[in-house]
Amino acid sequence: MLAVNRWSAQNSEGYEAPAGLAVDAVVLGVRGAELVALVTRRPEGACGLPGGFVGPAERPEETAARKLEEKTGLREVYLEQLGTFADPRRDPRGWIPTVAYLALVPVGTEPTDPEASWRRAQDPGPLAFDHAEILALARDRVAGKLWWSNVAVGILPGAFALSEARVVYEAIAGTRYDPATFARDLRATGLIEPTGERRAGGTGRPAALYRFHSRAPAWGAGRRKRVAGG
Amino acid sequence: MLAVNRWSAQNSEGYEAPAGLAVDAVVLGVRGAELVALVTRRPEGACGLPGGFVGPAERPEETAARKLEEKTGLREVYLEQLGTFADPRRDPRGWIPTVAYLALVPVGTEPTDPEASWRRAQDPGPLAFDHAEILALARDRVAGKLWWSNVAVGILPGAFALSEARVVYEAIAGTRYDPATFARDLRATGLIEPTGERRAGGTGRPAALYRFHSRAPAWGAGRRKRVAGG
DNA sequence: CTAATAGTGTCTTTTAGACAGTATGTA
DNA sequence: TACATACTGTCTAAAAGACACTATTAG
Repeated sequence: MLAVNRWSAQNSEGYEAPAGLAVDAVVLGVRGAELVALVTRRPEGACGLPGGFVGPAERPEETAARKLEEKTGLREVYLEQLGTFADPRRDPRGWIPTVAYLALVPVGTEPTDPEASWRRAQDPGPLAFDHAEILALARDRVAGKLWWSNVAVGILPGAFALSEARVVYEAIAGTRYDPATFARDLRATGLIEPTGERRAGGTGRPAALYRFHSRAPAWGAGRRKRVAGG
Repeated sequence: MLAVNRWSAQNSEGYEAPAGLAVDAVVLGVRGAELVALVTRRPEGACGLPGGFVGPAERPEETAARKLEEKTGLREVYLEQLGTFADPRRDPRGWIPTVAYLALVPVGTEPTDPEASWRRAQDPGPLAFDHAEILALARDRVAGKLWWSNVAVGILPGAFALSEARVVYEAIAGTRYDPATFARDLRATGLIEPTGERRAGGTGRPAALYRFHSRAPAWGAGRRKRVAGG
């Protein structure tokens, strides 16, 4: 490890302050039948999560959305805070807390930035800093709420066949579902509704198309244990 | 609202930096049959969550633990990060992101700081800044993992009767459980084990005592949907 | 004995997993 | 026609809610 000149900062009251506030985003998508994460080559040469510094008048989710548009060209992606990593020793440049975000992008998204590429979310290879830990947190988070919320909205297009949804759910959960049971259970969440249309082309019987009732974050019907009001 | 001199900070690269990094803790306990949160009187006079500034060589969870010891005298409390609130306008003093924590303290804990007191976690009255929002997040978080993890470790003593556990679970979930079903389901999580002892004193048949198999954070048996490796 | 709390057993409903069999398209 | 994918129906097992009944203490 090289010796580094650490950045520092002082506030107007005379106390030491963080040298900056960063964001990092775990951008997840599905390619084929696999959950993939976006990684980008960093100035030092190592690979890491896309991220950057938060401006003084910016909310960190705005920073995350801005960086995401630079890497993928997408606006309006699903974005959710994962947590903050603020060990003063996590970044050799100085005291730089980072707010980590989970972002979900639609099937078929390709990076616009040539330095960015997809990696398998399991087994992404070596990543800079604590980024492997952040990625693991993102995987757990999205799998954990998969059947309880409409998170999959972030990855599925506006109208989708149940078989397409199944591929996405299988990739996120890392398992296989029986098609019939999957359809029954996804409908039972109350989160989706039929569009009335059918998918054209392809072999076999055309599939009925569905959409999420709401594209805004929402919770499904399932509750394992009774809770007040629920 | 008074005009305030906003604090500012600049880093050694010449860019504006956060004026400080704060932590706030939602300290939850159970008093009687009710979930309660610790609030403290702030310098301005309003009530808010206990919190403070993170030092330059400190991890924010250390700051949270330090503040908690000041308010309650407790070390070794359950502590979990909730998330970060970093809107640059959230604090009138300046650009001060805050990392929010959830802390759980044992039944019977009383504040040692005379400025601190318990409030009902539902309906805590007016709170400073965005603290009501942070408290709501904490309630959802602890209720959400109640039956999936051993979070209740943070509130229950080392050895407890199932009826004591039930009161705590009911307070957190905000509902009532059938005693028999509760006992069956809590045992089924695989998280607790009998100590072999029975509770002395009190009226009625003495209750067998249980402990959590591990006091470290752990997940229970329940999984609504099959997931790889699970 | 009664009152009070602890604990057991069992019935019913709901949910999830598995899978046989039918429907509807293309080549 | 064969073949591929979409969809329906049903059986089984596990989990959750409800509740009757038994057990053990204090007075």
